[in-house]
Amino acid sequence: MTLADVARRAGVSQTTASFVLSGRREEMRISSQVEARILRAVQETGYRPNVVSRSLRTGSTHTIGFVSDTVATTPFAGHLIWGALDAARDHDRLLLIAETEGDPALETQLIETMRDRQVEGIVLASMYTRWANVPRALLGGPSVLLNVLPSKETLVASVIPDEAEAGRAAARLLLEAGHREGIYAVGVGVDPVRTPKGSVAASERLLGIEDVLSSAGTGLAGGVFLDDWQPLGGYDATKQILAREVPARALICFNDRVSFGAYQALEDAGLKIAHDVSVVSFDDEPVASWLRPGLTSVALPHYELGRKAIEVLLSLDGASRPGAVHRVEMPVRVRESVGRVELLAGA
Amino acid sequence: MTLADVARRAGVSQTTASFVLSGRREEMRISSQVEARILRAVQETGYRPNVVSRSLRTGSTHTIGFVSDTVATTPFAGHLIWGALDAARDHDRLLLIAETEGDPALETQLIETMRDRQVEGIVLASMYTRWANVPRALLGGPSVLLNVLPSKETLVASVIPDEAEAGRAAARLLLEAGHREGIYAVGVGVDPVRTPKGSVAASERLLGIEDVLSSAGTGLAGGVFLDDWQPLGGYDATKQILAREVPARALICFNDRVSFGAYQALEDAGLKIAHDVSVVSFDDEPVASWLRPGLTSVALPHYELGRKAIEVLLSLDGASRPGAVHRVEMPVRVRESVGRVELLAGA
DNA sequence: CCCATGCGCTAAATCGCATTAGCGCGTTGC
DNA sequence: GCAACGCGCTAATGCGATTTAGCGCATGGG
Repeated sequence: MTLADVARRAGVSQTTASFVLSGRREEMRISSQVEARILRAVQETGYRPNVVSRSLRTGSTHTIGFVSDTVATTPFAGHLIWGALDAARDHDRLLLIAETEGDPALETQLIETMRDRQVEGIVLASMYTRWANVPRALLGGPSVLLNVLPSKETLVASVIPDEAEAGRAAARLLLEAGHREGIYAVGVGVDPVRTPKGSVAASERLLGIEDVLSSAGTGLAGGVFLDDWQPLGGYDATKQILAREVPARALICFNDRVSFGAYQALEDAGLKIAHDVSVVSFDDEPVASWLRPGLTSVALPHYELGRKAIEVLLSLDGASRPGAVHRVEMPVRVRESVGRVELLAGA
Repeated sequence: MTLADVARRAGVSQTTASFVLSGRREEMRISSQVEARILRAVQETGYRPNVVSRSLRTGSTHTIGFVSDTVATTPFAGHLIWGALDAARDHDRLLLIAETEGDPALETQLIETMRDRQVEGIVLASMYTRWANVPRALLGGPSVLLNVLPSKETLVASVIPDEAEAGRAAARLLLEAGHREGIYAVGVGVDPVRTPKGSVAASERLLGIEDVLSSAGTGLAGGVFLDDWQPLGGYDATKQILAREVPARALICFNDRVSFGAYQALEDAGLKIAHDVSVVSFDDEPVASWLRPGLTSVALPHYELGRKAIEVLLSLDGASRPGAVHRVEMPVRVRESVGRVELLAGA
């Protein structure tokens, strides 16, 4: 069933049918009788337009390429896709998705494949925030980096979570609860600073934390570097911290998995979370709400990041300055893992 | 840059250029000199074929539609997409993805939109296994159901996890450890049977469990129905079970979140997991490996399910019987939450 | 010497739609 | 009464590739 079939059945030219179906009837002064005939023909034939053909003619596919390193590793990174999907639908676009598995050659190939398919633009996404060079292939057309911070100056815009502000928020939570001493970082080293390689989250969060703490005339009592932020590491690190000279009164765990391990270590040590030691965390994975007491965590705004990337991409023709870095706010999810110091045991 | 440009530059016809670039040189007896000229022209111009145009002509887009209810809720359901993406790439296809958010009208609309884009086929996926009617729109072309079991007879093939066998596996784990009495289900009611509405997992797992237990001359001591399988529910349910007459020696938790709550309840009661009470679970979410002792869980094979769906879709022209239900094995991940009965306290 | 054959390549049609240019007819103006 | 104009619609072209049909030339056979 093609437009020609419909036109023939309605006894009009293809042109007329096209005008009617694309809503240009009035503009083209097609009579309502003719319109009715065409619409009836559409009904009867069950005609559906061939979008491939339309795309070839108009030069617009209404499709956006979404190339990510991996959808698999971080569970709720799927929300990145979710947000992108939603924003795309709001603008009547569909997403063509592919995964590079971290392979640069594959990345280039996939970007080119997508351009060959005449996508309107490409979102190059990482599932965790990291620094990276902008692949040359990306420069061949409109594109946006998602969760990727370009290592060098570039014209490609990027969308990332506001990690520094998140760090400040976490530190403020502790200050407001009266914490001043015995605040430890779990996941990054302090003095000398040591953060997992390539992790924007680690260094920016730490910067934000120290910014706020030093403004309040205090600072971190210490920290334990972890290469990989998993529960076991959090457990071991917390054990270490509990053996330090300055007694731990608050832990800033650099993600929820680390917090999970920290909870186990604190429980093993017979310490009551929030009562003896406060814990703040980052990411707000589901497990944060499962723990008892509920873990206060600064959330990664995956959904919003995904949305934003699409919106920046689609408005590249003006609003957004080329090369702009858009930072998306990380909301604080307050639960019960931070206790007020005056109420703390031994205060 | 079009094929015409390349041809002009090489001093040949578009036809010849097309033959060379599509690897039909020998067949069409194009001389190697001409081939060289064309290849050089391609190099010099940086020509890339316009896939939209090619699709219009050949009628094949090399694109598969992936329509899911939601990528968001279950974290590792992203692995469904991962598997599908991988399988698609193996067959040189790209995936067009969209999400219905459970809205049937949107579902129909998205399926039609994808057909309009001439996708080769559509995978209709649910992020958790459920029964559903096959939407009429899906019948308009090749399609496969993923994680969806058709309520009525249909010609559409489906791919789902083998939940009944998973239930059998879970029960066997307990039997092999010597468990016979005090085996409780956490998540579904027993006597009378009561399972969350629409959940294939619940009823098939239970069927498998009872099958194996009754073959061994025993059965479930009881069960607690939960509408939603979350940690809090698991916690409450386990408390209830611990108050029952027959002492609990083993819990079959219907997913890992429920297990998480069960762990908390068992710890609260001063019971040692594996030593006093064994726990087996389903899904194998990441948290299963974070818990201590590690939670033995029968895994949802998300990646494999995604792969299989694409493979079934692409071989619909023969291999797979129409309407076939493909059940994918759920692998057992043995950790430390099941203890041998002779070693159990009080045995 | 002429026809048949094969070689190496090209002209032109086609896919389904959007769009520009313009056609035929009736009405109006002077 | 004829030009000018507006109305309602259509013919024809192009998007960029693939593919069918066939062209002109050289060669070989009889």
